[in-house]
This record gives sequence, structure tokens and C-alpha cells, in this order.
Amino acid sequence: MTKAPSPTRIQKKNRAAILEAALEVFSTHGFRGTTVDQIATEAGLSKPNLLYYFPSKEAIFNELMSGLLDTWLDPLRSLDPDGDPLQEILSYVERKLQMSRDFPRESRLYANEIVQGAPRMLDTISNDLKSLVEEKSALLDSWMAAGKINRTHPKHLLFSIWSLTQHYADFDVQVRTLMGDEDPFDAAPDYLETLYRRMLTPRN
Amino acid sequence: MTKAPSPTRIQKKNRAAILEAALEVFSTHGFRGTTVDQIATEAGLSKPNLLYYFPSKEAIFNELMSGLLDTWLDPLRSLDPDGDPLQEILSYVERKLQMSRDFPRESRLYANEIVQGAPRMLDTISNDLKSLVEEKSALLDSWMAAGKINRTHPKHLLFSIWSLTQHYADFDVQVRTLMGDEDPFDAAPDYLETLYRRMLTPRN
DNA sequence: CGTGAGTTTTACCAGTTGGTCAAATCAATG
DNA sequence: CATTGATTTGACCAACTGGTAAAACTCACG
Repeated sequence: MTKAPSPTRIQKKNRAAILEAALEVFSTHGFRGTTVDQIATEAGLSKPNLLYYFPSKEAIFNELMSGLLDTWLDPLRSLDPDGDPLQEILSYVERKLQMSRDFPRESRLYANEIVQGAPRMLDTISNDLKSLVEEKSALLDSWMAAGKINRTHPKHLLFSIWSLTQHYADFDVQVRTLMGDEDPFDAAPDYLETLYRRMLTPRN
Repeated sequence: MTKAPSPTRIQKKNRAAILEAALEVFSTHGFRGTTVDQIATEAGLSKPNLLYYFPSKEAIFNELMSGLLDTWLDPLRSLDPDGDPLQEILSYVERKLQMSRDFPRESRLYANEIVQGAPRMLDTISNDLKSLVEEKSALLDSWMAAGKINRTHPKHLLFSIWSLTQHYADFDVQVRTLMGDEDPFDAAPDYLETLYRRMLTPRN
């Protein structure tokens, strides 16, 4: 189905450079706000040369997106049904926060797409993400039923984790402007751990 | 300094229609992703006709933004130093959440701008918003010092409120897709109230 | 009902953008 | 070192975009 010919050394290098450049540009200007020329320049290629490696701007975007999503959902996937509930959740929050710090561009790329109505991603969300969320919501539910963590709405719990952690990447400019010299990521882990600990630790 | 001539009936109607249309289009496509023609069509005007009322695309955007920001910051401004701390914060959260429900386009317009690095808004953020945040952080701090609410990082507290509430507007597509029939705004107020109550109620 | 300001349209332009194509260049293999 | 396939370039195009100019139309008011 897909082409068989093994990629040459140059192909590998240039495709990687293009995707890296595309991540940089797409994440700060969105799909429509990005020009092929910008990506090409950032990747150190000419526009026709770039289009020799990818058939279109949209193709670059799609490849970037599908590649991203796997990594992106990984922390949620590894929420372990057999682990200690509170610890599992706290670890998930921590991992998500680390991703916001270490891969803010990926977060912003995703945010850009969703804020604008996810025109190129609704399918993925409705399928892959949705089924994963259903599965993990059920897990959270079972933990609540067993009294391991406080009862709340499991989906809203997930949303809150996403929004709180990704905020530091997506609204980075605002956060840093308002915090001045202080690095947001100094206090954030502690803040979020406290928040979820107080919220989820079972009361007696 | 500014022009004095009072706006005619037609001017009033058309300028309002343009701003309404611009909000709709800008909030779903961002500045660069929006064309003047789109706004004009949405407003029921021709492009040159629209440009008779506003000198440029940027001018429309700026007017929209500055108009929005006042309303946007209003809930934070009205955080009352003399009110009951916990209640004040819970009311603030509730108001912000209502704004996400009732004015999601405004929230997305703002989100679009910040995610992309706030190229047209950094000044406002560094000035108006920053000083307001300093003031209210100090207020939160004093409440914590007085033992009225649990001690946490006041700025991170504010960030968390913004991110949790605006998430329902900014990521609306995702939230609704994942929740299916259930209206997100049914359970959200309760979820957030519980969260902040548990987080902030002083321990003894 | 005429007149002038206010409003709208038609035609247009210059710059940008995504993408194509054929020619030129490069690299590896025999 | 010759040849062939991979890579790169320069020239180009059609569609789109923000914005302009001037003519045409509409409307309130005297």
C-alpha cells in the first residue's frame, strides 16, 4: 500500500529537518498563518525543494499531527489500573506538566488546532481519544467506587488535568510575563500536587 | 483628538455588525487565518464597504480586542478585599465559568492570540493585566497570611482558575466530543466549586 | 424635489501564496 | 569516469488577499 523504497540518508535528514521546522512555525502561527516558504527557510531549504519531500503543506501538517498524538496520549495510556490510585493520578499530572515544559511547541500546536474547532482532527478525537478517555474514565470511576479517591466527575477530572498542565505551555507568554523573573515551573509541580492531593485524598 | 462627528444610525448598525462578524471569524480562524472578505460576507457587506467603516483588518482586530479586555478582566477586578475570602474566590470561579459558557468566542479569540505569542497584545498584558494581577495576588496573599484560606502560590492559583474555566470555551470541541450528550456545563460548576473548596478551606 | 453628505458598488492593483515544471546539479554505483 | 537516479534550483502561474479609487447610488433635510 505505502511506498516500499527505503529512504536515503539525505531523505531522512531533510524530512526530519522539515518536520522540526514545521513544528516550530505551525505551533506559533497555526495552519493558515504558516507559509510553506517559512517552513522551508526555517529548515534551510528552498520551497520547491521542500515540496519535493512533501506533496503539500497539508501533508506536512498531518504527518506532524499524527506523529505528535501518540506521544501526547502516552501518559494517559500508562495510567495503571493496578497502581495506587492517588499516586497514579499524581504521576500523570507530573508527567503532563513535564511535557508542557519540555515540549511546549507540541502543546501549542495541538491547542491551536482545537481552539479553531479541530477542522483537521475531529476524526482522531472522536475515535482514538474518545475510546481512551472512556476507558480511563471507567478506571477512575472504579477507584472512586472503591473509596480509594474522593468521588468526582471523572471526565471533568481529566479535563482539569489537561487544562492545568497545558496552560503552562499554551499560555506561556502570559504566564511568564506575569511571573517576571520567577520560573513558572519552579512552583507549578508543587502547586498541582497539593491541589490534586487535597481534592482527591479520601475523607473519613 | 479623536473624530467628533456623531455616528449615524447606519454607521452604528454596520459597525456593530462588523464587530460581531469579526468576533465570529477571528475567534475561529485567528488573525492571519481570517480574510477581510470572510468578515464582510458574515456581516452582510461587500469588502470595500466594510473598509469604509474600518481602515484595515488590523484596526477591526484591535478595536475588538480592546473592547473585549475590559469585560474580560471585570470579574477579577471585582474580587472584593472586604468579602469572605473563600466565597469571593468561589464567586470569581463561577463568574469566569459563566463567561466561558456565555461568551466562548471571546475566550477563544483571546486564546488564539496568546497561544501564538500575543504578538498584538503583549503591551496590554505587561501593563494593565500585570498590575491587576499584582494587586490581586497581594490580596490573596493577605488572605492566606490571615489564615482565611490555605496557603498556596497566589499567581498559580489565579492561573489555575483561568485555565480551568477557559478550558470549557477554548477546548469546547474536544470537551463536547468527549462528553457526548452530556452538557459540560451541567457538572462543571459543581466540580470546580468542590475543587477550590477542598483546596482552599483552611485545615486545623 | 433638489442637493449634498453619507453609503455602496464596480473595477482594479500589487503583493503573497501554494504549487508546478523542466532544466541543472549531485552522488553513488558499476 | 560514465551513467543513472536522487536532489536542487530558477522561472513561472493561477488563485487569493488587503487595500484603493472613483463612479454610482441613497437618504435626510431644507
